[in-house]
Amino acid sequence: MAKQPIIVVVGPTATGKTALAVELAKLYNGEVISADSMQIYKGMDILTAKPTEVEKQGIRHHLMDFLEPETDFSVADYVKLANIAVDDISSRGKLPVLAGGTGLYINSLIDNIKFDDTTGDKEYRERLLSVAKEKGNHYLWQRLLDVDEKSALAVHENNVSRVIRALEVYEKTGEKLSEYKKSSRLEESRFVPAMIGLTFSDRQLLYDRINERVDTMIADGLVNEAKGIYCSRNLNTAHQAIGYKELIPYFEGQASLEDCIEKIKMETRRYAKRQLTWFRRDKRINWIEVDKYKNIEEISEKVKKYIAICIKM
RNA sequence: GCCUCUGUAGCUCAGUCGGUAGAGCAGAGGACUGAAAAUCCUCGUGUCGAUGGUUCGAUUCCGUCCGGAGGCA
Repeated sequence: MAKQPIIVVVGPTATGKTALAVELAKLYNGEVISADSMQIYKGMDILTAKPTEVEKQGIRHHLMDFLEPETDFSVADYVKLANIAVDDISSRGKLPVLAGGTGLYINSLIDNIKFDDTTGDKEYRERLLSVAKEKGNHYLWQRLLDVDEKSALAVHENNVSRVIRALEVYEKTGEKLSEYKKSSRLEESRFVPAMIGLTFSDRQLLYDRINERVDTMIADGLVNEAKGIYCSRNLNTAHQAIGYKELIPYFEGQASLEDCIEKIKMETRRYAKRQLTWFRRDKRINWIEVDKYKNIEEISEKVKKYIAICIKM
């Protein structure tokens, strides 16, 4: 069976991935699949910089704006749904354009990582978390060392959530996480990806852009949007969103709005840095420094040549 | 004008009873398979405000000057 071509637009936040994805979808008769762990949720529109109907320009977007913020979500869920979306798009003779900033989701999908049907056990995790609090991180890590040495050596003892996850895998399946990882990569990927990475030639330019964008979000009503979520609460995955959690001290009278906005900017900059670290190691990515182009048309013109090399239409 | 305090890393500040200095934050680099906008690891040279003096040696002590804060007039 022929492999599935897919255009993939990655990069740190605030570089214009959304706009380029729409542009490319228009060019190639495509539909966009969002690869963003926060845009999956309904509401949180300003917070996650979701494209408006105007910005979507009639292009259909998948895996965006479909889950209640109270719902838990994970990579495994994402890969399952994204594969379904790909099949759906391709069955209608269209090209999938994957775009987003959640590196783990993107790589898991295009590298065809296999996940089994077990789900995360919240109670178990909380129990182990309190063990770590009582007896120390090292104690918990030692427990992992006893059952799965390889995984233990691959993770730092202070990275408690990773230690817990590895223990959870062993507990639930009887299999070591290190073994499980190996077997999850056995099947060859079904995709031929054309990967485009958006970035700036200078880190400061990226940071300036981020700071500006946060100011715009505030002007657009971010505080009210966050307050709405804050009042309804019961968030799980969604409570991690930058721009929401930094405003909580303000809602609770612990900090000034100004300080919280600065915090949002800082956390967004750090997030962008982590995204760069993640994507930089993927040598398949063709990087575009967006500040060197006048507009989106120039960028897509440039990118077309690269796509032609990767994907034969 | 006088008195007191103060000037050390991008920021907030320690410190050196005289042998050229260190924390937190910021920042940089990295890891990453079911919470990933999460989680975690590593990384600290800077005319110690300027200038003169004492000294083998001054960021440290003394003088002068410049900047900042407060008090008295």
